[in-house]
Amino acid sequence: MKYDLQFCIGSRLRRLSRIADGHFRRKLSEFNITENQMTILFVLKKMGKVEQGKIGQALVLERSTVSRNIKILEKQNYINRTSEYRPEIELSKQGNEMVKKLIPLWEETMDELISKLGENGLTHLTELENSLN
Amino acid sequence: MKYDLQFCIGSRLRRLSRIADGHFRRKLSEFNITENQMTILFVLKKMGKVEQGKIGQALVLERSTVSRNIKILEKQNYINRTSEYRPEIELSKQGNEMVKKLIPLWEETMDELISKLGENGLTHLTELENSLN
DNA sequence: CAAATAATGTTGCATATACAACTTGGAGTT
DNA sequence: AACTCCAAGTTGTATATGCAACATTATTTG
Repeated sequence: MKYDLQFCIGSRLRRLSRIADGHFRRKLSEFNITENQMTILFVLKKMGKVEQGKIGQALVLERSTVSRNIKILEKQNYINRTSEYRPEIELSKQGNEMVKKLIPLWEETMDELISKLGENGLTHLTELENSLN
Repeated sequence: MKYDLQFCIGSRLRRLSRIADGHFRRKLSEFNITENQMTILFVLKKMGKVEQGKIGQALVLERSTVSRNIKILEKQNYINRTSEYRPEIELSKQGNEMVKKLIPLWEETMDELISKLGENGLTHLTELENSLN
Protein backbone atom coordinates (compact mmCIF):
# COMPACT_ATOMS: atom_id res chain seq x y z
CA MET A 1 0.00 0.00 0.00
CA LYS A 2 1.26 3.37 -1.07
CA TYR A 3 0.25 5.36 1.99
CA ASP A 4 -0.88 4.53 5.47
CA LEU A 5 -4.65 4.93 5.80
CA GLN A 6 -4.24 7.09 8.86
CA PHE A 7 -2.27 9.47 6.74
CA CYS A 8 -5.37 10.76 4.93
CA ILE A 9 -4.88 14.47 4.38
CA GLY A 10 -8.60 15.11 4.26
CA SER A 11 -9.47 13.56 7.56
CA ARG A 12 -6.45 15.11 9.23
CA LEU A 13 -7.43 18.59 8.14
CA ARG A 14 -11.02 17.99 9.19
CA ARG A 15 -9.83 16.85 12.55
CA LEU A 16 -7.63 19.90 13.03
CA SER A 17 -10.46 22.23 12.16
CA ARG A 18 -12.75 20.46 14.63
CA ILE A 19 -10.17 20.96 17.34
CA ALA A 20 -9.76 24.65 16.58
CA ASP A 21 -13.51 25.12 16.27
CA GLY A 22 -13.96 23.58 19.69
CA HIS A 23 -11.78 26.26 21.21
CA PHE A 24 -13.78 29.03 19.58
CA ARG A 25 -17.10 27.41 20.36
CA ARG A 26 -16.37 27.10 24.04
CA LYS A 27 -15.39 30.74 24.17
CA LEU A 28 -18.42 31.86 22.21
CA SER A 29 -20.88 29.85 24.25
CA GLU A 30 -22.03 32.89 26.18
CA PHE A 31 -22.96 34.66 22.95
CA ASN A 32 -25.67 33.30 20.75
CA ILE A 33 -23.47 32.85 17.72
CA THR A 34 -21.45 30.15 16.02
CA GLU A 35 -17.87 30.16 14.75
CA ASN A 36 -19.05 30.14 11.17
CA GLN A 37 -21.38 33.02 11.68
CA MET A 38 -18.58 34.94 13.38
CA THR A 39 -16.35 34.26 10.40
CA ILE A 40 -18.86 35.73 7.99
CA LEU A 41 -19.33 38.78 10.17
CA PHE A 42 -15.56 39.26 10.16
CA VAL A 43 -15.39 38.88 6.40
CA LEU A 44 -18.05 41.53 6.04
CA LYS A 45 -16.25 43.79 8.48
CA LYS A 46 -13.23 43.50 6.22
CA MET A 47 -14.93 43.73 2.87
CA GLY A 48 -17.64 46.28 3.60
CA LYS A 49 -20.56 46.14 1.19
CA VAL A 50 -20.20 43.18 -1.16
CA GLU A 51 -22.16 40.92 -3.43
CA GLN A 52 -23.20 37.79 -1.63
CA GLY A 53 -21.19 35.68 -4.02
CA LYS A 54 -17.92 37.27 -2.95
CA ILE A 55 -18.29 35.72 0.46
CA GLY A 56 -18.31 32.24 -0.98
CA GLN A 57 -15.27 33.01 -3.08
CA ALA A 58 -13.34 34.23 -0.09
CA LEU A 59 -14.24 31.28 2.10
CA VAL A 60 -14.51 28.49 -0.47
CA LEU A 61 -18.18 27.95 0.27
CA GLU A 62 -20.86 26.83 -2.11
CA ARG A 63 -23.48 29.39 -3.17
CA SER A 64 -26.28 27.60 -1.36
CA THR A 65 -24.32 27.41 1.87
CA VAL A 66 -23.68 31.13 1.79
CA SER A 67 -27.31 31.76 1.01
CA ARG A 68 -28.49 29.91 4.08
CA ASN A 69 -25.85 31.32 6.39
CA ILE A 70 -26.72 34.82 5.29
CA LYS A 71 -30.36 34.12 5.92
CA ILE A 72 -29.63 33.19 9.52
CA LEU A 73 -27.53 36.28 10.09
CA GLU A 74 -30.22 38.43 8.56
CA LYS A 75 -32.83 36.94 10.85
CA GLN A 76 -30.66 37.96 13.77
CA ASN A 77 -30.38 41.47 12.33
CA TYR A 78 -26.62 41.40 12.00
CA ILE A 79 -26.63 42.24 8.31
CA ASN A 80 -28.49 44.34 5.79
CA ARG A 81 -29.35 43.14 2.33
CA THR A 82 -30.41 45.15 -0.64
CA SER A 83 -33.54 43.75 -2.19
CA GLU A 84 -32.32 42.98 -5.70
CA TYR A 85 -32.10 39.48 -6.98
CA ARG A 86 -28.35 39.63 -6.54
CA PRO A 87 -28.26 41.51 -3.31
CA GLU A 88 -25.41 43.34 -1.73
CA ILE A 89 -24.68 42.54 1.87
CA GLU A 90 -23.19 44.61 4.62
CA LEU A 91 -23.01 44.62 8.40
CA SER A 92 -25.89 46.32 10.12
CA LYS A 93 -25.36 48.54 13.11
CA GLN A 94 -26.04 45.55 15.37
CA GLY A 95 -23.65 43.50 13.28
CA ASN A 96 -20.93 46.03 13.80
CA GLU A 97 -21.60 46.10 17.51
CA MET A 98 -21.53 42.32 17.65
CA VAL A 99 -18.16 42.28 15.91
CA LYS A 100 -16.84 44.73 18.46
CA LYS A 101 -18.11 42.53 21.27
CA LEU A 102 -16.72 39.40 19.72
CA ILE A 103 -13.21 40.64 19.09
CA PRO A 104 -11.94 40.36 22.68
CA LEU A 105 -13.12 36.76 22.98
CA TRP A 106 -11.79 35.98 19.56
CA GLU A 107 -8.43 37.41 20.52
CA GLU A 108 -8.36 35.33 23.69
CA THR A 109 -9.02 32.21 21.66
CA MET A 110 -6.37 33.19 19.17
CA ASP A 111 -3.92 33.64 22.04
CA GLU A 112 -4.86 30.21 23.32
CA LEU A 113 -4.29 28.60 19.95
CA ILE A 114 -1.13 30.50 19.18
CA SER A 115 0.35 29.48 22.50
CA LYS A 116 -0.11 25.91 21.35
CA LEU A 117 1.00 26.44 17.80
CA GLY A 118 3.85 28.80 18.41
CA GLU A 119 5.37 31.01 15.75
CA ASN A 120 6.35 27.98 13.75
CA GLY A 121 2.84 26.63 13.81
CA LEU A 122 1.56 29.81 12.22
CA THR A 123 4.17 29.54 9.52
CA HIS A 124 3.11 25.96 8.86
CA LEU A 125 -0.49 27.05 8.49
CA THR A 126 0.40 29.82 6.08
CA GLU A 127 2.55 27.47 4.05
CA LEU A 128 -0.29 24.98 3.80
CA GLU A 129 -2.57 27.71 2.52
CA ASN A 130 -0.05 28.83 -0.03
CA SER A 131 0.33 25.38 -1.48
CA LEU A 132 -3.27 24.21 -1.32
CA ASN A 133 -5.00 27.15 -2.96
CA MET B 1 -6.31 45.47 17.03
CA LYS B 2 -4.14 42.58 18.07
CA TYR B 3 -4.64 40.35 15.04
CA ASP B 4 -6.04 40.82 11.57
CA LEU B 5 -9.56 39.37 11.35
CA GLN B 6 -8.61 37.38 8.26
CA PHE B 7 -5.99 35.68 10.34
CA CYS B 8 -8.56 33.58 12.22
CA ILE B 9 -7.03 30.17 12.74
CA GLY B 10 -10.42 28.49 12.98
CA SER B 11 -11.78 29.74 9.70
CA ARG B 12 -8.50 29.10 7.94
CA LEU B 13 -8.41 25.47 9.03
CA ARG B 14 -12.04 25.03 8.09
CA ARG B 15 -11.33 26.45 4.70
CA LEU B 16 -8.37 24.15 4.15
CA SER B 17 -10.40 21.12 5.08
CA ARG B 18 -13.16 22.15 2.69
CA ILE B 19 -10.61 22.40 -0.10
CA ALA B 20 -9.14 18.98 0.63
CA ASP B 21 -12.59 17.46 1.04
CA GLY B 22 -13.56 18.81 -2.35
CA HIS B 23 -10.74 16.84 -3.94
CA PHE B 24 -11.85 13.63 -2.28
CA ARG B 25 -15.50 14.22 -2.97
CA ARG B 26 -14.98 14.73 -6.67
CA LYS B 27 -13.00 11.54 -6.83
CA LEU B 28 -15.54 9.60 -4.80
CA SER B 29 -18.53 10.82 -6.76
CA GLU B 30 -18.83 7.56 -8.67
CA PHE B 31 -19.15 5.63 -5.43
CA ASN B 32 -22.06 6.18 -3.15
CA ILE B 33 -20.00 7.23 -0.19
CA THR B 34 -18.80 10.41 1.47
CA GLU B 35 -15.33 11.41 2.66
CA ASN B 36 -16.38 11.10 6.27
CA GLN B 37 -17.80 7.66 5.81
CA MET B 38 -14.60 6.63 4.03
CA THR B 39 -12.58 7.91 6.94
CA ILE B 40 -14.51 5.80 9.40
CA LEU B 41 -14.15 2.73 7.23
CA PHE B 42 -10.41 3.36 7.15
CA VAL B 43 -10.26 3.77 10.90
CA LEU B 44 -12.05 0.46 11.32
CA LYS B 45 -9.75 -1.18 8.82
CA LYS B 46 -6.87 -0.05 11.01
CA MET B 47 -8.38 -0.74 14.40
CA GLY B 48 -10.26 -3.96 13.74
CA LYS B 49 -13.02 -4.65 16.22
CA VAL B 50 -13.47 -1.68 18.56
CA GLU B 51 -15.92 -0.07 20.88
CA GLN B 52 -17.84 2.67 19.14
CA GLY B 53 -16.44 5.26 21.47
CA LYS B 54 -12.90 4.63 20.31
CA ILE B 55 -13.77 6.03 16.92
CA GLY B 56 -14.73 9.35 18.36
CA GLN B 57 -11.56 9.48 20.39
CA ALA B 58 -9.44 8.83 17.33
CA LEU B 59 -11.20 11.41 15.19
CA VAL B 60 -12.18 14.03 17.76
CA LEU B 61 -15.86 13.50 17.13
CA GLU B 62 -18.70 13.84 19.58
CA ARG B 63 -20.45 10.65 20.72
CA SER B 64 -23.67 11.57 18.98
CA THR B 65 -21.92 12.28 15.69
CA VAL B 66 -20.26 8.89 15.75
CA SER B 67 -23.53 7.25 16.65
CA ARG B 68 -25.26 8.64 13.60
CA ASN B 69 -22.40 8.05 11.21
CA ILE B 70 -22.21 4.46 12.32
CA LYS B 71 -25.92 4.10 11.80
CA ILE B 72 -25.58 5.20 8.18
CA LEU B 73 -22.70 2.81 7.55
CA GLU B 74 -24.65 -0.01 9.11
CA LYS B 75 -27.64 0.70 6.91
CA GLN B 76 -25.32 0.32 3.94
CA ASN B 77 -24.05 -2.96 5.36
CA TYR B 78 -20.45 -1.83 5.58
CA ILE B 79 -20.13 -2.64 9.27
CA ASN B 80 -21.24 -5.17 11.82
CA ARG B 81 -22.34 -4.24 15.30
CA THR B 82 -22.71 -6.45 18.30
CA SER B 83 -26.05 -6.01 19.94
CA GLU B 84 -25.03 -4.89 23.40
CA TYR B 85 -25.77 -1.45 24.67
CA ARG B 86 -22.13 -0.55 24.14
CA PRO B 87 -21.58 -2.36 20.93
CA GLU B 88 -18.37 -3.31 19.27
CA ILE B 89 -18.00 -2.35 15.66
CA GLU B 90 -16.06 -3.92 12.86
CA LEU B 91 -15.97 -3.89 9.08
CA SER B 92 -18.31 -6.35 7.43
CA LYS B 93 -17.25 -8.35 4.40
CA GLN B 94 -18.80 -5.68 2.19
CA GLY B 95 -17.04 -3.02 4.22
CA ASN B 96 -13.73 -4.68 3.61
CA GLU B 97 -14.45 -4.93 -0.08
CA MET B 98 -15.46 -1.31 -0.20
CA VAL B 99 -12.20 -0.30 1.44
CA LYS B 100 -10.29 -2.28 -1.15
CA LYS B 101 -12.20 -0.56 -3.93
CA LEU B 102 -11.72 2.86 -2.38
CA ILE B 103 -8.00 2.65 -1.86
CA PRO B 104 -6.95 3.27 -5.48
CA LEU B 105 -9.11 6.39 -5.72
CA TRP B 106 -7.98 7.52 -2.34
CA GLU B 107 -4.37 7.11 -3.40
CA GLU B 108 -4.97 9.11 -6.55
CA THR B 109 -6.42 11.91 -4.48
CA MET B 110 -3.54 11.73 -2.07
CA ASP B 111 -1.13 12.00 -5.01
CA GLU B 112 -3.05 15.01 -6.24
CA LEU B 113 -2.88 16.73 -2.89
CA ILE B 114 0.71 15.80 -2.20
CA SER B 115 1.75 17.19 -5.56
CA LYS B 116 0.33 20.49 -4.38
CA LEU B 117 1.63 20.31 -0.85
CA GLY B 118 5.05 18.86 -1.55
CA GLU B 119 7.17 17.16 1.04
CA ASN B 120 7.32 20.36 3.02
CA GLY B 121 3.56 20.65 3.06
CA LEU B 122 3.27 17.25 4.67
CA THR B 123 5.77 18.26 7.29
CA HIS B 124 3.76 21.40 7.99
CA LEU B 125 0.63 19.33 8.46
CA THR B 126 2.34 16.94 10.84
CA GLU B 127 3.77 19.80 12.81
CA LEU B 128 0.36 21.39 13.16
CA GLU B 129 -1.01 18.15 14.47
CA ASN B 130 1.78 17.78 16.96
CA SER B 131 1.21 21.21 18.41
CA LEU B 132 -2.58 21.31 18.36
CA ASN B 133 -3.31 18.01 20.04
C1' DC C 1 -25.59 -6.01 48.31
C1' DA C 2 -27.94 -1.53 47.26
C1' DA C 3 -27.52 3.12 46.09
C1' DA C 4 -25.00 6.68 44.03
C1' DT C 5 -22.04 7.96 40.39
C1' DA C 6 -19.71 7.64 36.09
C1' DA C 7 -19.36 6.41 31.37
C1' DT C 8 -21.39 5.54 27.01
C1' DG C 9 -25.21 5.42 23.49
C1' DT C 10 -29.28 7.71 21.46
C1' DT C 11 -32.53 11.36 20.24
C1' DG C 12 -34.20 16.22 19.62
C1' DC C 13 -32.71 20.38 17.92
C1' DA C 14 -30.03 23.84 15.39
C1' DT C 15 -26.49 24.88 12.24
C1' DA C 16 -23.14 23.73 8.37
C1' DT C 17 -22.20 21.84 4.01
C1' DA C 18 -22.60 20.35 -0.93
C1' DC C 19 -25.04 19.01 -5.16
C1' DA C 20 -28.85 19.10 -8.29
C1' DA C 21 -32.57 21.41 -10.08
C1' DC C 22 -34.99 25.44 -10.63
C1' DT C 23 -35.47 30.65 -10.84
C1' DT C 24 -34.16 35.10 -12.09
C1' DG C 25 -31.93 38.76 -14.18
C1' DG C 26 -28.28 40.66 -17.07
C1' DA C 27 -25.20 40.52 -21.26
C1' DG C 28 -24.62 39.62 -25.87
C1' DT C 29 -26.15 38.54 -30.56
C1' DT C 30 -28.72 38.90 -34.42
C1' DA D 1 -36.56 44.24 -29.44
C1' DA D 2 -36.50 39.16 -29.02
C1' DC D 3 -33.75 35.30 -28.13
C1' DT D 4 -30.01 32.89 -26.17
C1' DC D 5 -26.87 32.10 -22.82
C1' DC D 6 -24.71 32.60 -18.58
C1' DA D 7 -23.99 33.90 -13.86
C1' DA D 8 -25.87 34.07 -9.37
C1' DG D 9 -29.57 33.10 -5.77
C1' DT D 10 -32.82 29.73 -3.74
C1' DT D 11 -34.85 25.33 -2.45
C1' DG D 12 -35.03 20.18 -1.87
C1' DT D 13 -32.38 16.48 -0.14
C1' DA D 14 -28.78 14.08 2.34
C1' DT D 15 -24.95 14.00 5.36
C1' DA D 16 -22.05 16.07 9.20
C1' DT D 17 -21.54 18.19 13.58
C1' DG D 18 -22.18 19.48 18.55
C1' DC D 19 -24.91 20.22 22.75
C1' DA D 20 -28.46 19.08 25.94
C1' DA D 21 -31.34 15.80 27.75
C1' DC D 22 -32.41 11.28 28.42
C1' DA D 23 -31.52 6.03 28.65
C1' DT D 24 -28.74 2.29 29.86
C1' DT D 25 -25.01 -0.12 31.65
C1' DA D 26 -20.77 -0.31 34.44
C1' DT D 27 -18.35 1.10 38.46
C1' DT D 28 -17.63 2.81 42.85
C1' DT D 29 -19.01 3.41 47.61
C1' DG D 30 -21.32 3.00 51.80
